[in-house]
Amino acid sequence: MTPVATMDDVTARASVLSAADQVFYERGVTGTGMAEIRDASGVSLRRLYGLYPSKAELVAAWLTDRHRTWMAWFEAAVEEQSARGVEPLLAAFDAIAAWSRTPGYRGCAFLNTAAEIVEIDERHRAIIASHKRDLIAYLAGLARDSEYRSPAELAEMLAVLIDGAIVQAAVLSSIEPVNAARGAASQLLEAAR
Amino acid sequence: MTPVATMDDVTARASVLSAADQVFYERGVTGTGMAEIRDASGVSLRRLYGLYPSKAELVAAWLTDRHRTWMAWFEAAVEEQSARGVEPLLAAFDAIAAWSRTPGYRGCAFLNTAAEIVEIDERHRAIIASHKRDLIAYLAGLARDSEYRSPAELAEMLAVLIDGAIVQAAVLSSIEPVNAARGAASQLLEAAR
DNA sequence: TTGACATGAGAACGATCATTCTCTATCATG
DNA sequence: CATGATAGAGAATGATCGTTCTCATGTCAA
Repeated sequence: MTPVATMDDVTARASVLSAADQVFYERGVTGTGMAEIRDASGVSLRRLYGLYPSKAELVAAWLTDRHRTWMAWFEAAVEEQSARGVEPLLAAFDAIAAWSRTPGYRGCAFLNTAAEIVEIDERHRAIIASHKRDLIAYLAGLARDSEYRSPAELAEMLAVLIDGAIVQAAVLSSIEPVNAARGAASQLLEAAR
Repeated sequence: MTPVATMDDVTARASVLSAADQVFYERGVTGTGMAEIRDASGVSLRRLYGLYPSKAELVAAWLTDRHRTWMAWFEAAVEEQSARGVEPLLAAFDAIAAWSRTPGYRGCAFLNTAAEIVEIDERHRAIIASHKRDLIAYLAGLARDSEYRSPAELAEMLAVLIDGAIVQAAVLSSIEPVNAARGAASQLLEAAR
């Protein structure tokens, strides 16, 4: 029943999502065809459509997956710096700074996708919005842990700074916006201590 | 030599740019075809390609034009509020707030275009980057006029807040990020006075 | 009027894309 | 071995898009 020489579905899905993450982020969702996903994943078009019945479904699966992996990376980066004594809410900006320096950096996959897809699956927009809300919630948790005043409002401000830094770093190909954001965050934290 | 019953080139170009501004912003650059520009402008495809030899040229002309009109709108909005006694650098956030409430708001056309166009005309990227730099320069001018400390650094911080507010307001369909950005800006201004 | 030319409407072309279909080879099981 | 289900490779389909071409129309200069 299950073929032996070929990947099982779980492996195939993982391979497709990993390929999608590279190619969707690098070239955009509308800029990459299903054939490129096939080439990058080694999963045939036929199987691809067996696993995900349409490109929109694949995009939704990718966004969901990327939300998980990005948040995990971000939280790990924050915790690593915190362990070295850096204020956690400032460590967030160090994580963004490091990310923005990586080759192939193209800003936030969620914001890029939102900008690209106009006649959107409502599902896509919902995933993107909840990604942003989850990020704000995580920051609010950090603010509460560090016992800042008005942690919810503080988290919203820092989230705006983070997204602004992410997009400006991409458009200007510069780290300056991240540095500026970190400086601003530092002042806001001091005032809220 | 020049036909009478049809628009002259100047009028045709203005009509095309106005149509492009509506449709490119609303549906994205890659999401709108030249036929839609023709329908919205009343300029035939043939003439369209006579005026702009390719879609990429038209996009570049649109970005250049939008830079002019957006900056003019922004500066006028800031000055109007300033005339009523609002701190100019805070009035900037009021302008963004009002904009984000308009129907059809889709965030920053330049950031959206940068996210969309991956294999970009270097020209497009240059126009987008210079738009952001001009915005920062304008803010720095305001900061200098109001005699804040470190006006250049302050302007960079405020620009990050503005872009963060613009994109989050679009993705979350909410004014909250703009309010948060304005609150953060207010604190930064107070500290730099 | 005549001829040269620019124009608009829209067909045509060549490319790309999402999606489906065909054909053939493979493999587990009877 | 025979059978039947499944998979991969890639062609086919139908749509859309940027760009060019055709052709009939209307305009200007002489």
